[in-house]
Amino acid sequence: MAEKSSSFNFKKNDKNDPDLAKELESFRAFLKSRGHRITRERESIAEAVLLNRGHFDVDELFLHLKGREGVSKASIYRTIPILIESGLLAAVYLENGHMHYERVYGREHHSHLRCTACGRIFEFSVPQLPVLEQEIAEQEGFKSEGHKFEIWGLCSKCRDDE
Amino acid sequence: MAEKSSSFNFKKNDKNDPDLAKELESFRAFLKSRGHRITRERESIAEAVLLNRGHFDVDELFLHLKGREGVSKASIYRTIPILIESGLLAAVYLENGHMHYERVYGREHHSHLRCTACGRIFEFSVPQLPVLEQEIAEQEGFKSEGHKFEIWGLCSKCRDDE
DNA sequence: GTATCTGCAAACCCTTTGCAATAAG
DNA sequence: CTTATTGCAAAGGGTTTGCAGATAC
Repeated sequence: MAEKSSSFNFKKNDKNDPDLAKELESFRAFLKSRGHRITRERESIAEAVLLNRGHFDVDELFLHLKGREGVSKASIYRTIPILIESGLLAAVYLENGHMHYERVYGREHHSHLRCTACGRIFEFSVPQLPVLEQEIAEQEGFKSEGHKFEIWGLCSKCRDDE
Repeated sequence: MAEKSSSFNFKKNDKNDPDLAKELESFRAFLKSRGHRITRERESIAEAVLLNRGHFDVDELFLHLKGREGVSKASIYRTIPILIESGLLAAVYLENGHMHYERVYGREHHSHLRCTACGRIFEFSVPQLPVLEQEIAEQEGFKSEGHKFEIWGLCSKCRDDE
């Protein structure tokens, strides 16, 4: 419940990152391919998402973009589904009553540990999970599209504070 | 988005189930232990939850209880956290924008397969998951309290309909 | 009798949407 | 020019809350 604006963590001055440029370019291509227009707002949002590390919600994104050339929440809400379709963003439902998102890095998959006391999120990955996903899906006749694994409990810090 | 009232599935005339009586009794004990009062509303809600199979949301619970001696949504919302604390109920966040719940049966753990086309939920269990949960938590210094594993994709039926 | 609990309705919060103005192609 | 997109503000939908009356103990 603590940090509101600080939870939007940027890579430091990485605006010239060649990777960023490439990803933005492919986002533009995606927009075109869907018949969507390339607007300043969509680019701002995509850039913010691409430069972000960690999880964030709409409010944090909104506050982050607030500067001189802000973007309305309506536009953020309207752009998020596009970003998700484009594969740049994923919704991660972190049980706090509303949606949280995170950037998708390539195909690498990770899961979350959530501290029930302080709310912080930690990440980990288990290589077996995608395999397990496939196995179970197959067993049940599913064509699987994804999975989510989350663990909650007390983080090492909050554990001590008790 | 189909069945609204039908998704609340009861065990057939199981109101005399000795297990039910026992569980209700332990819920009453729980209420007392917390200094809460035993009210008709709380008993109705607990009974409905105990007799239910599968997942449901507040609206379904509300509609189910609607009969002669209904319970207001406010009371349902106020009782749910108590039921969760008592260990009878668990929140299962099934990505439909709002909360869904299910009864907790003993300590047995199961996970969900969700069809992204028809929305139906299937269950499965993987004995290794609780072990994995412990291992990962330990690695990260967590004292784990629970986990959730969910897979989504196309169920066998929707797969054919494509 | 007193404090808790209930139902109602209003308040809240996140998200979506209608609409007129703006900007992309 | 034409049509998609934007921002605003209002509407939505689930959940929470203040309050007066009802009820458990």
